[in-house]
Amino acid sequence: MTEEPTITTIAQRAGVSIASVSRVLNGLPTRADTERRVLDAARELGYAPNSAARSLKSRRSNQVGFAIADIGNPAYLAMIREIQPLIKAAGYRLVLHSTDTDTADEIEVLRGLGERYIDGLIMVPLRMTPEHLEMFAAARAPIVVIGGAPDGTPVDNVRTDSRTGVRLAVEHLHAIGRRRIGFVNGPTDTVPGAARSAAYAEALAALGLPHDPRLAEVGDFYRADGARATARLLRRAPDVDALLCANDLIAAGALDVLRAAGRRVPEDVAVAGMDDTDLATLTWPALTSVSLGSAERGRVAAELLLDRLRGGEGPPRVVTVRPHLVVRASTAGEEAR
Amino acid sequence: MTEEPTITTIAQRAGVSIASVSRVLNGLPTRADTERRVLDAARELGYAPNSAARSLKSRRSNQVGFAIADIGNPAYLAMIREIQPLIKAAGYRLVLHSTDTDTADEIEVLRGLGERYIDGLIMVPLRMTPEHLEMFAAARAPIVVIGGAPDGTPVDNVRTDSRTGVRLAVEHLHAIGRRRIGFVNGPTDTVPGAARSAAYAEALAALGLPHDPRLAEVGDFYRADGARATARLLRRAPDVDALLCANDLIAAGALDVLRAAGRRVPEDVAVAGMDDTDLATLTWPALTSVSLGSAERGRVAAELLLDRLRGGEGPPRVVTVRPHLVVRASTAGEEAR
DNA sequence: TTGTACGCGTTATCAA
DNA sequence: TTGATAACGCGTACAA
Repeated sequence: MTEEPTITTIAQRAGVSIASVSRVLNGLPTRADTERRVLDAARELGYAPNSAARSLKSRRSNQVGFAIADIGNPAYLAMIREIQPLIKAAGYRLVLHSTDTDTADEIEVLRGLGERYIDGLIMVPLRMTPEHLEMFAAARAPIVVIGGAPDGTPVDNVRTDSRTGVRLAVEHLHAIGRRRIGFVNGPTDTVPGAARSAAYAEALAALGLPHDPRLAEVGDFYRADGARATARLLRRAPDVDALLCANDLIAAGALDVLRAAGRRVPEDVAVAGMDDTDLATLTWPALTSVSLGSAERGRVAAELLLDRLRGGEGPPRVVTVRPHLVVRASTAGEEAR
Repeated sequence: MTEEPTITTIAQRAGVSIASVSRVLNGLPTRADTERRVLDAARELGYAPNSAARSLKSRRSNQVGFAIADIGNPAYLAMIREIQPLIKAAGYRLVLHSTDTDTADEIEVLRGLGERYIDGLIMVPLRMTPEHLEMFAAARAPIVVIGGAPDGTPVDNVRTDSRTGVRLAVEHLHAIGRRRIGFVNGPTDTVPGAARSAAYAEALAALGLPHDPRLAEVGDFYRADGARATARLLRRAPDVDALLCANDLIAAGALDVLRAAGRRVPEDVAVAGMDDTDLATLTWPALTSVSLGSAERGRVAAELLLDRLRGGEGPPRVVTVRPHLVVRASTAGEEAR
């Protein structure tokens, strides 16, 4: 009981060979008598197959990795909630990598693929460096990237159309009569930050609104940063009458600052977030937010990866999830509750 | 490049034995010339050590498990945020198990310890069955349980004093003049549910308040359940003037219902939650909440486990984290903002 | 139907 | 300093 039982232990106890033990445990045809004795011995010893030995032999780890910058971000959380059960139902364990917005860390995870401790990887890279692309090309296990990857990247890719997402929000703010529409973004050297920044400028232009640089601020993707960036923006452009925030956390920070500054939401300043996370229905007023289909992207990513793990062949696939705007009180007044 | 490089591949390429390769890669003293050739070959081949083979030999997986009922619960999330970096810094990977409030699933995770794919486990059991205790006793790897475990349970245990926590909240509500203090709990057959239920009754008694069964409701630990339970409670006891909720999610649901019912918070009904999660500062009014030190419990659990993994001996340890009340606007009016 | 023996990729022991 | 070789625990040809 104190020593870890192996098939050898069982074989001795049952008086058979290890081959018979292995056969019984793997459900291969065996004489009923032998089977009984093996199963009894296994149960009595509390046997569990050693996963390292099994992996070494089978060349499969039965593990899947999920790499994100920060577990605290509710958008990633929505993904995990979809991914975890799918992965588990398929017989895999989930190894969670939090890379701390650190590109080197992400590369490290990719390098880890070579150690074969995971059979596949879902990754949400914050930045996309040449090194990423190299590692993708050299990877010896299937990878699914969530987020915009350059065309031709040799991995399955689940993206959203954040350009359309931003446009939907800006058009909505314009439609409710706002003309001084500010934008509080995350770092513009990140994949989502860059995309949203460009989309904002484009949307303004399409509506014939001037692109006033005072209306655009950059912070990090967190609440406190959003608050600070909003405060700066308010100082520089006091006449702002609407704020689009690059995610819901930033929007929460914006609400904090606006409230402290005595600006009413949405009457004085309408506020919209992005990602449509759980946060959006917790704030007051509830937050209008662009859904980028986080949950769906997670689900699709898991499905794509599982397909590859089942042997699915073919060229890299790109799935684009359509964004949609969820209007709530922060841009629509009481009646929208 | 297409075949997975092993030390054998390297040995051939460098013209040395696999023993030398292993020595070089493990930093054992080697002649400079040999070392160079091995390292060059390894780099050129893109070698990465096979973790299964390594685990088989070393009897260590370099992985740690974290098992919780639901990743969506922000209290667990606070734990992961502490655990992940500590585990990672110590050279371990984190395997995430979401057990879906399913006891059988939890047992399955414990059984998995025998497969040796994790070197240790941190678990937050929702219920504590005899089977749990059996598995704990038989476990061949260190386990840390977060949450109340019976005395004598042969695992390290990080608990909180939810009895004191509930008392702090009830006393606070009493101190601000409330006398009809309701309680919206989670399932009473769970560890936290049972503890909080008993503590609530006890706290009322200590204050000389009658225990009116109409004031206690039970739902599940989620927002929608909290809302439904609160609605039932309001119907049965319309004169309730304060609500203690067993966690912040439930409290968020309570706020939803109270607002819809036209009850002002805190003027008509004061509301307090438990766990003091991120939610508490997002709601309006901001939520008074009993901090049960989720982050700290996660941190301590990780430290205890890592100590065991480093060979730390000794009897099971019990660490109790002190709760404290964080007063916000939902029980204190505007001035508390 | 069962047992022997080999290999998966590493580490570690023992001679040379 | 180096090389041959034996484990680690399991699955599976192949032979009996």
